[in-house]
Amino acid sequence: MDKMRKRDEKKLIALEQAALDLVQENGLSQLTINKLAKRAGVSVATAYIYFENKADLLGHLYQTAREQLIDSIPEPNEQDAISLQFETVMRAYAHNFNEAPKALNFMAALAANPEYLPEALQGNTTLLGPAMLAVIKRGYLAQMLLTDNVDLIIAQALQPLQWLYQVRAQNQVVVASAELDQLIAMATRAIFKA
Amino acid sequence: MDKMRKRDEKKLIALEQAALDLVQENGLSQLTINKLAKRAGVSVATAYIYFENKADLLGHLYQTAREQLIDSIPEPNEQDAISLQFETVMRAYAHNFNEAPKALNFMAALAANPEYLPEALQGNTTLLGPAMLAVIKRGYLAQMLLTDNVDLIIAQALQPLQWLYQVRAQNQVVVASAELDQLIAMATRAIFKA
Amino acid sequence: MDKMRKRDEKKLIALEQAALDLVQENGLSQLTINKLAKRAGVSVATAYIYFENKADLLGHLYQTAREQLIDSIPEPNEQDAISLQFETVMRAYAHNFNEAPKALNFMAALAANPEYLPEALQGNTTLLGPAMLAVIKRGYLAQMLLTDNVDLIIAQALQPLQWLYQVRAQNQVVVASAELDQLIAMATRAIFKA
Amino acid sequence: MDKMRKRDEKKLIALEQAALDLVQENGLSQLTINKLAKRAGVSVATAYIYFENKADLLGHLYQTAREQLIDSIPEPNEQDAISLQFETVMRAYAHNFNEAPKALNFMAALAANPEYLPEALQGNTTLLGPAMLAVIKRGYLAQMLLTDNVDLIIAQALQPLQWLYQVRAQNQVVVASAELDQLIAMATRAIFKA
DNA sequence: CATGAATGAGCTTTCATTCAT
DNA sequence: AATGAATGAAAGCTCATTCAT
Repeated sequence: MDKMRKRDEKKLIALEQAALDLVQENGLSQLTINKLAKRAGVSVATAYIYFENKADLLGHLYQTAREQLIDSIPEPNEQDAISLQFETVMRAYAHNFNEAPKALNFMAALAANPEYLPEALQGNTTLLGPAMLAVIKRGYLAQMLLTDNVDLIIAQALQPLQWLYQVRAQNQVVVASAELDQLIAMATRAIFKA
Repeated sequence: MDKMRKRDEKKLIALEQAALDLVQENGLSQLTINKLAKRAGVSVATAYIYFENKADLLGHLYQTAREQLIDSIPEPNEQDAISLQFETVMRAYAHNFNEAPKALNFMAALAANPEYLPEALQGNTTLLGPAMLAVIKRGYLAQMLLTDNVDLIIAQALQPLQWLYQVRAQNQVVVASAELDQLIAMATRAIFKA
Repeated sequence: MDKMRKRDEKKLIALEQAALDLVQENGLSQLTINKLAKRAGVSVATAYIYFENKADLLGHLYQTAREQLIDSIPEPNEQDAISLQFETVMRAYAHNFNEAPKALNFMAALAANPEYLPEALQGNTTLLGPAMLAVIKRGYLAQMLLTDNVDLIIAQALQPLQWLYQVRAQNQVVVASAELDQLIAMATRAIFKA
Repeated sequence: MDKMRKRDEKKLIALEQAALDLVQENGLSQLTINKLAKRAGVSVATAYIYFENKADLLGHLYQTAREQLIDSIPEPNEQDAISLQFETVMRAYAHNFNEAPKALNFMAALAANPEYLPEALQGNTTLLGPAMLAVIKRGYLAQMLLTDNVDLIIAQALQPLQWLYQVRAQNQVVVASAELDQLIAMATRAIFKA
């Protein structure tokens, strides 16, 4: 039993890694099950043991990437000042985006082409995760936010961050530490009251 | 000669419209030359008279969309205050995004999947156009900007705007006038010195 | 225009002939689009210009076979005695079955596996055609039939005929003229009053 | 040993039942080893312990169905009148067809697609079993039959019976007792001298 | 210039069968 | 004996592109 499970894990991880690599290299539209299987070192039919179809496969990988990048971020310490909490979460996003640029690219590609995903997931493409949501709620309750419109907060905080990291990864340029500082400062000015 | 040109124009416009419609309806990945030609009411072979291949076709349509949405924006009046100029250009972007949501969607889809475009265009997917570039230059010279890092300015001004309009178009919800006001206010706080 | 239509016809006929041959040789379950196209000398994709999918293709060929074997039979002369009319139609069936054994085999194979056919056709697998139907009606009105149950008449007249011709074709044995005479005599005894 | 045999029997019966069900539900062409094993609650590999390959498996199930429907019929009492013996056997067929419509359907499907069966069985698809064969022999010796051509007798007696029961099972309509009486009467008229 | 027909290459998916345990 | 995982081969189907007219 254990051995079987181990094999599962290996194949799954191989498929996952191959998918991230291929999308990074050639774009989502070039990701086919054949290429994926070949790259992962498994047979095409094997992929269909683990996943129902291509959409299901992409959906799972998408969820994994999303979890790694977003859902894994812990809620910040409630004792800290709200703006510090915001900064902490922003830095956590940035850290994740920086560590896993392929996952970031993969997630972004699927968010821009939701028709690849199973219908159940097509509406679930926001960058907002539980940690940032908590911060926003706290900021709202403390009346420190300029707006209660969550879309606008995402637009001025998470979207810029994601866009910057993705553009830079595409061009293989790093985001300098000072740039991140500045982006967070700008986002903070944008969404918090003076 | 005139007749021919007119025919050209008609077919081109038909192809363009069909492409925008189909991408809106089914996503970029579902856009095939056969479907495109059928929808446009021309033969597949005709498309290959006007364009070398699919990438070339998409490239041209992409340029057209980009022009309509971005390059058409006039440079603002140099006499106005810089922040007013910024607001003016932001409102022009917003106006265009609002008027041509399909073009916006088309442009964004291609920006997220540059592998569809001819190589020559693959680096040219920024939202920055001449009008906004002029404003940034002026603001920089007047030392009114918090940063001289253009990427950060795009990240905090144009990206949020585009994202908001695109998300709303996808969900068929309009961007309220007050929302636009607020987004511009937030972007202004983000990039201009206090 | 004419030339195009001619090409159509040629390809269609080639596909049709190839389908009959392949089913005859290897059975319906071995009939694949690839083999069919190869045998017909066209590309796979070409088959999909003429037909929507495999079921549609089989449906059309099935209809063609059915027409050739059944629907083409003329209604017999109303002046003749009913039993003579019956014999005439039975002989017409027999003649067709004899002339087009591949079509007979093809039709029978599909009737036994209606899941291959488009849903619209799945209920339409009877041997009864307009000619025999007319005879049955006339016999009924003249009160010469032992039963008004059409199923029973088919069971005792057309099914035996078809079965005999098909079994013989499979074993490459001809139906002797005397056998046909006898079968018709037996069927006549079965369905007509003494 | 006994345990094993019992397990064998259980698995075999499960496979058999699953095959009948699946063919009934989706047609023979949709019957795959994977689906069969899943439905029977055994592993695919297990099926290959009991049977050499798919044809062998189908062959065995076919034989079982055939036995249940045909070979199990006892020879009728030689003291009875021949036509009564004939009727008795016909009623036995009818009874079996009625009791086991799935087996009937399964047998008919394979008879129409012998390419699924092992070559050794491909010629063995007649409805004629020992009981009816005995009756025919006796009728022949007693010179009561219109013909000594066995094919014609099958064509006018067993084929109609099978066809009627199968069509009715497909349409989920029962064969009324009066219908059966009439069919036997017609078949009797067809094959016996007046 | 314009076209519908045609196609090689490649797609997603499934199959009968075997392997490792 | 029994199994779930694995797979090469092949299925149905579609695509970007070209050809004949």
